[in-house]
Amino acid sequence: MNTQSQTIRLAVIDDDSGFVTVLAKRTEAAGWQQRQVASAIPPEELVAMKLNALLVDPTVLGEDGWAYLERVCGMLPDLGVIVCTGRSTVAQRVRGLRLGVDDWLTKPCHPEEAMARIEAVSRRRRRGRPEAEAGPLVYGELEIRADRFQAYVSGSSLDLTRREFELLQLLAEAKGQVLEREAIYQRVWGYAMAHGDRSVDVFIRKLRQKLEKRSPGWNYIHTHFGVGYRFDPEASDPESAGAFTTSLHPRHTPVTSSPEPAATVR
Amino acid sequence: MNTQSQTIRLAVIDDDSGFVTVLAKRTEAAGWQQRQVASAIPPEELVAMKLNALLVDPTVLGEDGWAYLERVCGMLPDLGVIVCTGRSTVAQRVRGLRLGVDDWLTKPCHPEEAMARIEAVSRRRRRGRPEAEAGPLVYGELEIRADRFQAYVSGSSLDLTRREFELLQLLAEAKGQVLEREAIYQRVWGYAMAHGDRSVDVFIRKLRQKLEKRSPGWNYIHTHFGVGYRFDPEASDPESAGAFTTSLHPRHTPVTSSPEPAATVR
DNA sequence: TCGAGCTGTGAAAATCCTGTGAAAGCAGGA
DNA sequence: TCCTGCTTTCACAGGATTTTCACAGCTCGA
Repeated sequence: MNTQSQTIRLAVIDDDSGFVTVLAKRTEAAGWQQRQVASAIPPEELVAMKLNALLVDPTVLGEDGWAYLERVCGMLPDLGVIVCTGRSTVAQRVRGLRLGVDDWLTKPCHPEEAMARIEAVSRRRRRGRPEAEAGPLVYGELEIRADRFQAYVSGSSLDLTRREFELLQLLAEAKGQVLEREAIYQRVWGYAMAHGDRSVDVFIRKLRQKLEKRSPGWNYIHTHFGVGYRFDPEASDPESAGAFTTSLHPRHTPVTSSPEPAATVR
Repeated sequence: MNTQSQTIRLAVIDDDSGFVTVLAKRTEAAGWQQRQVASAIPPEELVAMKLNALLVDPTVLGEDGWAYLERVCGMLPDLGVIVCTGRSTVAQRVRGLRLGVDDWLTKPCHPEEAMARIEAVSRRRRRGRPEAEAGPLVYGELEIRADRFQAYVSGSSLDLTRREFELLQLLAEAKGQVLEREAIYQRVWGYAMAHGDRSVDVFIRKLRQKLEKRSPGWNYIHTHFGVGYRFDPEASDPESAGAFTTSLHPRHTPVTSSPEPAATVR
């Protein structure tokens, strides 16, 4: 639902280093991914970047600026293209917009406004094509399909409910990171966790049960005592792994400070 | 690039009669349908107009301008909203754009540029809509004919009403994907679904009834509890019991036309 | 080793969601 | 104007899901 706050992948084609730097600072603060690219980068490379938006000053494009813009807009209909340049005539702006450019702003231009316009354009683009979701994510034997709100192991569904799925998806997207309960609750339930609420634990159990049932021999969700949970697929094969992935830790050297601070990983 | 030239339905909320008149002349020449509306028109009426774009000068909205814009943008996510007004601060523009406004231009403004920007904003929805669809779409025993706004099973019509047809078509085009109610409503009804609205469910039932009547032995629409619906034709015959379509549900009484309450697939 | 504090678990209770039938509201045609 | 077919709204029942609870098992620092 939240059309905003999504992280935006932006490429900038501009040689106005002052503007670019200021903008980069702000976009970074906002959690966007910004990349500065040279002038004549072929559209194919833009495709590979999986961008949401492209900010371009056509003066650095030289003679073939119009042709380049047209090619980019034609090849990447899902890309938001924003021109940001100095003085221009109405005719130029109209030509650009008719070519496929989504917005045209004039320098000097406040970086905050540039960002707001980039957001607006990306928002619109996204709405136009709600499908085209990313492909299924695969972790170990597990396959998470966002387009079906479901996870599968070798083709068979885990029968996750909506909450279970969202929790799993959240954990998996943060693969390797420990997520605190409060953070998990906040993002899956959408509001702050009440003190003493055990919902997260309960759903973790349900997930583990369903994962174990369909994918035994793998550990996906690890508990970090006093902290939260971490998703990381591990084959927990008794024979192949031998000693140290088994649940009962043989020893954890309580004498010296163990390298792992307070993380009894299960 | 001729995605344009499509006629655009535009509403204008502005009392600058000079600008409005000039714009009207040009849009008419371009074959658009333009309508001048009074200030405080409720969003519901905008819905009924089936607009592509709305051009508004917030100074005629008075105090509640921001709230009005927010409401309109929230209710009609597919509507292109362009603000066109006199002097404004960066902060105002940013606020508007973040609220959901798609473009913000400053008067005095050349009508040609205004039109180009309106086109740019409306461009989104008409991509990949080659009305002359390739041929009828066939799913299982079902045949969907976009050219007739109707679906058939072995030649006989399902007698779908317009809404029923649009719903079925939407689901079928997204075959395999789960669509959330809000998304369905948004795309079939054209505006945001009110909280608690059950229209989608009711129409799903009607579709299921008509599908069952003409094509018994097939399940087309699957419910995803807490999420929405998914279209996927499945022969629901006892023998064809595929491995992964029917999860672990024992498939109660496959005898005859057991009024099977629409298999709740998660 | 002990105990306070956390986490895992099973099940009951509370809540939410969907299917459904029917009535009410609407729009267009006779 | 009335009729007719379509759409929206309503209320209820039966399930499915989520939340809550009490207790058992673990972890970690003292």
